[in-house]
Amino acid sequence: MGGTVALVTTSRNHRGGAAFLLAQLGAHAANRFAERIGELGLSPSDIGLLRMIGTDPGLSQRALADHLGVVPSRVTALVDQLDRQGLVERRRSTEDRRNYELHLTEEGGRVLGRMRSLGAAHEDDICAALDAEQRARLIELLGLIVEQQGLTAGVHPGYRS
Amino acid sequence: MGGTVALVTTSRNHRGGAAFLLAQLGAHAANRFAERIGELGLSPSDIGLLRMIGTDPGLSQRALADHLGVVPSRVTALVDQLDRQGLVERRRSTEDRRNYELHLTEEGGRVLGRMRSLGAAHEDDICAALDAEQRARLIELLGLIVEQQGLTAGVHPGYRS
DNA sequence: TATTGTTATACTCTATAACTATA
DNA sequence: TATAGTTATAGAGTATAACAATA
Repeated sequence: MGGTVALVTTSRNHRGGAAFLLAQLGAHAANRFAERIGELGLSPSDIGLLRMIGTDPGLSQRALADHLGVVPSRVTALVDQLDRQGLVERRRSTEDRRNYELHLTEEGGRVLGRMRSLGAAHEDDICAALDAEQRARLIELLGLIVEQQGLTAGVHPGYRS
Repeated sequence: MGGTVALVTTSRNHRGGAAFLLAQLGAHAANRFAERIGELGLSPSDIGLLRMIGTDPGLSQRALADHLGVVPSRVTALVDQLDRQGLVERRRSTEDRRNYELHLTEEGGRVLGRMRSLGAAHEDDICAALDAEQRARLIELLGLIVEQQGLTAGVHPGYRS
């Protein structure tokens, strides 16, 4: 559980511009969600794996590494962990015995479901200040930026360059 | 320069809700800014220190640690670095010789100025998809969330819990 | 030879605790 | 005894490179 040195805005605005607010709120949202899923015994790194395996069962560790932009050795360690927790299962492929086919266990499926519930609660928590119209407007504006900045829809690079 | 495992949204929305978009864009904005200031020889951790010392010259390392929510030993290391770079100067306090008074050097002031210019360019980059009215609207909505979530104006906790 | 996955290693970041000096 | 700051140490997270099995 590390802390990180805080950043501070310029002196001109008392709250900073949009870029600063995005960084501040993005960190806050990510930290709060990490807390929530921590209660499920999961770390932020596990989220992407679990979701991708749930969405695309049978995919290989290599495919996972490529999709997530992570090095294969890292996937080994993360899958090891989820395997030990009984959430993910490695099945040696019969077609090409070099690679595994990754599947959620029953328990893994349940945990993924709980993770999604937590995600919905999290969304409500973060947006508590906004009414439905404001929420939609915010999502619209953020979507414009995501698109223009060329970010992959639905994937984010984590919190290091 | 690490990477971090990506997260992925739920399958319901192709882009995720506001909380996910905030985390995604926040990480993106922070990473892009880190790249920019990297060209100045600074790391993200240096930003807050430099800004605070520029805003409140003469403050102690202890005060800095408190404001930024960081442990004193960490401030020692960070100030060491900025000191070696010739950006910050430690002056032993004459009133209480246990503590230092931190000041920017001339070069430190220049670097802080350049950092602010980069911040403005960064703001324009991140908001390139939006016109002036949309930008204002976004800042307004984000401000509402910041306030309701009880975040300190102008400070963010970095990217670890 | 090329590819999947693993292991061994090293590096970065950060916190904790013990320590020095000043008060 | 209490406080400012430093040093030494340890742990988490992640990348790189060498390696084994399979193709």
